[in-house]
Amino acid sequence: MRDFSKRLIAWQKVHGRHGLPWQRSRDPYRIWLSEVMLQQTQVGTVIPYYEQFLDRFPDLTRLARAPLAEVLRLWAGLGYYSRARNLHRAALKIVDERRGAFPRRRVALEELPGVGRSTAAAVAVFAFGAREAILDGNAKRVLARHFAVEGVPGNSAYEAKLWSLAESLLPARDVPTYTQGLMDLGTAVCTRTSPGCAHCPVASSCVALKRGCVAAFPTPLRRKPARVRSVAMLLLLRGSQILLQARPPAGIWGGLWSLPEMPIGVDARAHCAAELGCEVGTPEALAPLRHRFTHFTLDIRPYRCEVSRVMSRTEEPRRVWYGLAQAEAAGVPVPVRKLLRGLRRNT
DNA sequence: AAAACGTGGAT
DNA sequence: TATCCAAGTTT
Repeated sequence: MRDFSKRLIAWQKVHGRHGLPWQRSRDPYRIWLSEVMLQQTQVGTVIPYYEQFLDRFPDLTRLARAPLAEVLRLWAGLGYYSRARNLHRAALKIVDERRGAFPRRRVALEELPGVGRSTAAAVAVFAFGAREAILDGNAKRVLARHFAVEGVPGNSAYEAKLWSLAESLLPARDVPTYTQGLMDLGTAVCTRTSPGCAHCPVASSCVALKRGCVAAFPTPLRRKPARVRSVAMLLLLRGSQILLQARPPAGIWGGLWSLPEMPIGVDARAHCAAELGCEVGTPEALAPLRHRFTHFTLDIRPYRCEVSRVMSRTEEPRRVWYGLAQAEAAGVPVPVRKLLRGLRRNT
């Protein structure tokens, strides 16, 4: 099936994307950063984050030297924050254990936290010209259709079949162009809904198209109905300042600044006194906020409380009073940013 | 193997 | 508005 890669490479040269920010460089640091940001995230969403991140951390050393909180601040809003935590850990690892020498081989790249097989392959290909196969969502969809690979995403036999196909299709040369072509074809032509088979460079050999069942690939993922979790969030105001609470280092929004939380039904004044060391006036219930994650829905009940007295000086390094603008810029999850913005508009 | 992990684009 | 899921990895 040499024709597949040949036609894809020719198509990529003419119709593929060539001006993306991370395509201007072969700096492994920049390629790596882009690949991590692009995990489960669309190109258009990534670009502004990518530019700002590189402005702040132009190279590996600057990233490794920075405090994690600063890295998370630049990542805030992009989601999947373990990516930022792992990125920072990996930078430290490369600087400390390899004297700053970036791993070049796919298997060595896979040793970095947050770098799996596909990301390692992409970095090896784009930064070092290696001959390795990626298997991202685009590649999976293109290959599943073209070769009519039956199976359920996530099933290990199915994934193994696709990996094996991806390996076997690799051309002898022009691997970077081929790899980019696979992703660009998936993004622009072999799309999830209404694929443009009429403009596809490999349509003549596409098994699904021949069988008239392109839309059947890949099998849609069956998701369980999203659980709903409710939580109260406290907007404690002391003059123009608001109390932020750091999230635990792992789990949802791990390491980000957020608002103090409280189970639904608990008395806010009692909670503030007992847990936060603050005496507050009558709590004002604000409009609830529904935030949908992939795996659950968070029902947020915000309460605005004016602090009349700070009672205890409990040493709590994970809490801080910030001005509203400063708080928004500190690196908070999206729904918290919305609450802070709403508060700023009304004060 | 299955679930956790965010947010926004597309339809 | 509701649903699916995107340049996946980790546990």
